[in-house]
Amino acid sequence: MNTLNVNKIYYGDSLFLLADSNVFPDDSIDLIFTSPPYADKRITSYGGVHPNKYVSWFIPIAAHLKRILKPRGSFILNIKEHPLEGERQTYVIELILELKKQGWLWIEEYCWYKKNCFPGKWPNRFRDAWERCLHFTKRSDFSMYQDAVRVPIGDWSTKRFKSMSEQDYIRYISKNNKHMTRNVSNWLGKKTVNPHNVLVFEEEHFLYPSNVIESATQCSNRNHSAPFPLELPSWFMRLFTEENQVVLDPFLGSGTTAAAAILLNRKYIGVEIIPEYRTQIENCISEVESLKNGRKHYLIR
Amino acid sequence: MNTLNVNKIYYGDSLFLLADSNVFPDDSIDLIFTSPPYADKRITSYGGVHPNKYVSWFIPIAAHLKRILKPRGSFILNIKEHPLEGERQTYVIELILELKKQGWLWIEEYCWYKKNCFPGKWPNRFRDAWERCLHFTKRSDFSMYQDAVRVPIGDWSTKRFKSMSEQDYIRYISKNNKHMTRNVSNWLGKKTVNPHNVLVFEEEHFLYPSNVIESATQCSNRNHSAPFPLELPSWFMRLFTEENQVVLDPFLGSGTTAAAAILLNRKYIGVEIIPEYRTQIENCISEVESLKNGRKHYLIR
DNA sequence: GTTCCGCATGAATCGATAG
DNA sequence: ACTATCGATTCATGCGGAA
Repeated sequence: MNTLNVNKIYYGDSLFLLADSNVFPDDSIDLIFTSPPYADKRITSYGGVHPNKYVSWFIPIAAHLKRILKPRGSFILNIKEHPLEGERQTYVIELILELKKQGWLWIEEYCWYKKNCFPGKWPNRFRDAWERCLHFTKRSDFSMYQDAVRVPIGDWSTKRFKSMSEQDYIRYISKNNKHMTRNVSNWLGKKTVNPHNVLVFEEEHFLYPSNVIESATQCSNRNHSAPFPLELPSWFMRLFTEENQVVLDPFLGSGTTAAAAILLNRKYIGVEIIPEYRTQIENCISEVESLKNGRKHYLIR
Repeated sequence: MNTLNVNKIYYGDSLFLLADSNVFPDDSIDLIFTSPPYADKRITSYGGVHPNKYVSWFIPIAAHLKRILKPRGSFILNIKEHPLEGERQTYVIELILELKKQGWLWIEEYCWYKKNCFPGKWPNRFRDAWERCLHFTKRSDFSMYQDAVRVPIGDWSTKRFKSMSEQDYIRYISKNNKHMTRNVSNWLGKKTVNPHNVLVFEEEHFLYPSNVIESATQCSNRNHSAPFPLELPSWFMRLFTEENQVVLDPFLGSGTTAAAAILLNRKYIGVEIIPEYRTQIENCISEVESLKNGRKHYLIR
């Protein structure tokens, strides 16, 4: 029977693994979130793909993704083209056009604004502080759970104390920023507004208690070329899936997408081609799972 | 003689006006900053261009721009594609590819993060809170004056007001603007920050003293619909030009680019096709000029 | 002189309705 | 069927007036 095995990591090439309709049946995935390896002029031994071949490398994989994604599901592609010889490369915007030719709808381009981006100084450009989160779907009536990502009204930094009770304020100050044990439902119940398409994760401990965040960022930062914080996949999971639905990351890397799915009570499926990541992924998942099951924690939804 | 007339507005079609090499000599413009009319499904009578024809409409104009831009000059294109039938349109990314074919170098894509974007709620998308500022050049060794945008308000206060005491300055501002006292004291304590490629104009009164900015925003915001604030062209003018250099806006609109050039001691040239804007533009320019010439004021660079 | 509250409004988007 | 118009929805910000 074509049944989807969830909470499982496959080690191999997405191009071949996702082709197996016995393992990945049609219309079975609720959300695909991934941050694929960036194009790189250097040798392709470490998962890098040559810029000139990036589109032709990605499109056959995207065909599989389109097959296995549910009709109302979403595909989020987190990517940013690097500069090459002083210019921004064009493979990402070419990929958008090709994905549309493949039948995908290009719904939106979210901007992930990384306020504390990698430092650096060059004569012809500033630091790159944002990445694209491209949203593709199969149908225009895709599923979207907007209420799950509503944010407190107005400027968070200036107004949150106003909406907090006196007791919460005192408790917050006394904690000295290191432990946000205050229950998030305190401010969640206050007036909230819809977000917009620029994602800024001001507070590192926005969604999760500090112990979860610390071990998750630790396991996602080590030895990985393109780490992203837990908040990024979490935000899209809350927006495009409900609990117990299935999230796929065909380029899992160090396992951040799986960790986010666990913490949000979603099912995960990951594919990773580089075998050296295996230990990292397994450590990350077991650590997050034990944290989730063993200790008191606060989660939104 | 092929001499460039500066501080002049031309009323007509950029496609034809910019073709005249007697009026616009080769290699004569230091910076082109513009926010062209967005593609619109509606009738093209009011400056709108059909999405399907946007690229073919823009490219011939861009050829003129490439001719008249100085070799080390920059071309900043502020644009954002609207949704159409639930999808983001692709004419902007197609335009990037075509401009590269025309010989432009696509150096960077700056993200202008508009915190106060237009409200709204829809089942398939959130509010659009960012626009693209695409940076094109003719050569990879273009001019860039990074120090001009790296100098924050802290240096501003010490350099420009060393003869004035802090209290004198606060008193001066307070005399002209009853709401500004608190903000000014906040600026004086600010540290320097390194710029990156996401533009956020948090402080409305960052560049100009309160009297200038108030009238300028009046000119560009109150009476007409302001496509962008003064800060946006100002930022790129400081980054890519020096004083007395020439800035061209081939789609001037209500005149914001010209106003910014005046306030920053740059020369402006504007082209606007819609004659109804003439009065607005002339009022805006004369108002800003009289403010600059008639009163004591303080400007960065 | 300062803070707070109320109100107007702006490069918007979707879906329904009318022609 | 296709196009044009209209109503409902939504929020950060600046401004004026009042306490």
